[in-house]
Amino acid sequence: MRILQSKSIANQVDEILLERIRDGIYLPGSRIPSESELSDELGVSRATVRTALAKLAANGFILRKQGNGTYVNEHVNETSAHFGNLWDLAELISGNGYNPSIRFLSIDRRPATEKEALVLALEEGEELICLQRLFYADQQPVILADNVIPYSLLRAPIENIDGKLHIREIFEQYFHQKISFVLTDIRSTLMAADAQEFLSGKAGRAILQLQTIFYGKNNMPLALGVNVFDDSFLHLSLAQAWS
Amino acid sequence: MRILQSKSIANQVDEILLERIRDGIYLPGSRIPSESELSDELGVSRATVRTALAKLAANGFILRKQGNGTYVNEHVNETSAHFGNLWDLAELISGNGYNPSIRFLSIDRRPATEKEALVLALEEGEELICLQRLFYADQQPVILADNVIPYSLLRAPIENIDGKLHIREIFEQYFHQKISFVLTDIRSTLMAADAQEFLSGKAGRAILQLQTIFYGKNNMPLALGVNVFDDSFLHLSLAQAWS
DNA sequence: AAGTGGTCTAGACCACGGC
DNA sequence: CCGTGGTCTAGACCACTTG
Repeated sequence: MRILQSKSIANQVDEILLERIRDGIYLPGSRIPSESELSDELGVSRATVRTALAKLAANGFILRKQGNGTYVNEHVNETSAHFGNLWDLAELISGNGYNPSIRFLSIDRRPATEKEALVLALEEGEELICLQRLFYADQQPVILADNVIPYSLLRAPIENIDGKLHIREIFEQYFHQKISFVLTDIRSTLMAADAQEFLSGKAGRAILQLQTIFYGKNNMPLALGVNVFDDSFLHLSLAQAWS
Repeated sequence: MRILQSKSIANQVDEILLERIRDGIYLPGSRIPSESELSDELGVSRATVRTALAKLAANGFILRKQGNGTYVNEHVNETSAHFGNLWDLAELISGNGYNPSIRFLSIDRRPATEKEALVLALEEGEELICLQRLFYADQQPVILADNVIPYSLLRAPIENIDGKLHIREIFEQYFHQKISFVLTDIRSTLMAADAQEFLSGKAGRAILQLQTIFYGKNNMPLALGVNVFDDSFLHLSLAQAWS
């Protein structure tokens, strides 16, 4: 086992175990080594192993049975999203078994609407940056992603922005802001004409919409995100351990 | 502080802190006592306090800042659902600010369709119990909840089933089964005629559908659940700490 | 009875933020 | 510099399942 100092030991254990599950070293439905065996093998304390196992269990990869053992969940491959990652669209796509890629559609500036100003704690009419991107699953366009960010937060020339980056990187590189938490509203809507332009599918069809508010340190709202996709193609499924 | 032996100390600490947030002892946006102070005050180890704080942070109630302190999330009241609880419809309703109640609509028996048999690992045509319930927010019907369970699992007279119980209790009391994990698919659909009969609203409107598969020990599928609701009335919003 | 996961403790050191 | 949260350890005891 190779210990890097960049990541926590618990996260490394987590990755090692996940790799073993993906590689079939630990087969679906089978029992994996006990906590003590793992802590011996990997040379870390049992508490550290437990931290990693807790994360795997929370995301449904493993099932823990007191007095019996820890088992690989047979239904790992039926989940597409994981807790703490609902906003990660690339992971949602790969969780559905496709290869994700991003196309940068456009970047614009316009005044905030009343509603946007309210949520972002701005004056109505303050300038916003509008970032529109399209996520692909293999070669198929599947998610239309819109983000609006107050122009006043920008810390770099607007032309520099690389629209293919993860939203986290965009905030760090061009806005010098760290996102501390997000609030996501899951909505059901009808496919609108503008979305239909990019996403193959009939207008009027029911689709999923993830409305996200990003907050920085000190609770300041940083940005809004609206992601729409056809859930008959891209499933949003979550595994949850029954506490 | 009153320590009961029925619940873990960490869970009790969790509840105490949550109560203080709800009661306004810890105000939104304000800093709460440090881990050491809490462990001193409550007479438990710092590790135990951390377990409780981690759960609160995962559900967005608090924000933790290294080198600074722990703060009550100002946006606590804007979330309606919590991780590990997506299936708890009563909590979803109360999270939206309403008083939840359940009306037992019907219980029936019918053969399984091909698709149901596949997911539940049954022979096609095996008998299912169909449980239909309606969840109210205050006096308004908001969620239509359908559950199907293999009849062969029933361990008590079908007439005894109390349709107002939590699905967890129903499984334990009448089927002698413990649910170990659930797989939830979040879908967008159009309001169908049968749902419209119970839920006020226009047919053809886009609504949310939670499709749940319940699994017991040893990975056996126990039941299917389909819950539909109008997300313009009942919001499904989740807070997530940005790890 | 033996082995598993579940809980808790006491103590240590580190990384970060503010003074 | 100090206090905060973040990480890790070693060891203990409990609750549960299985043989």
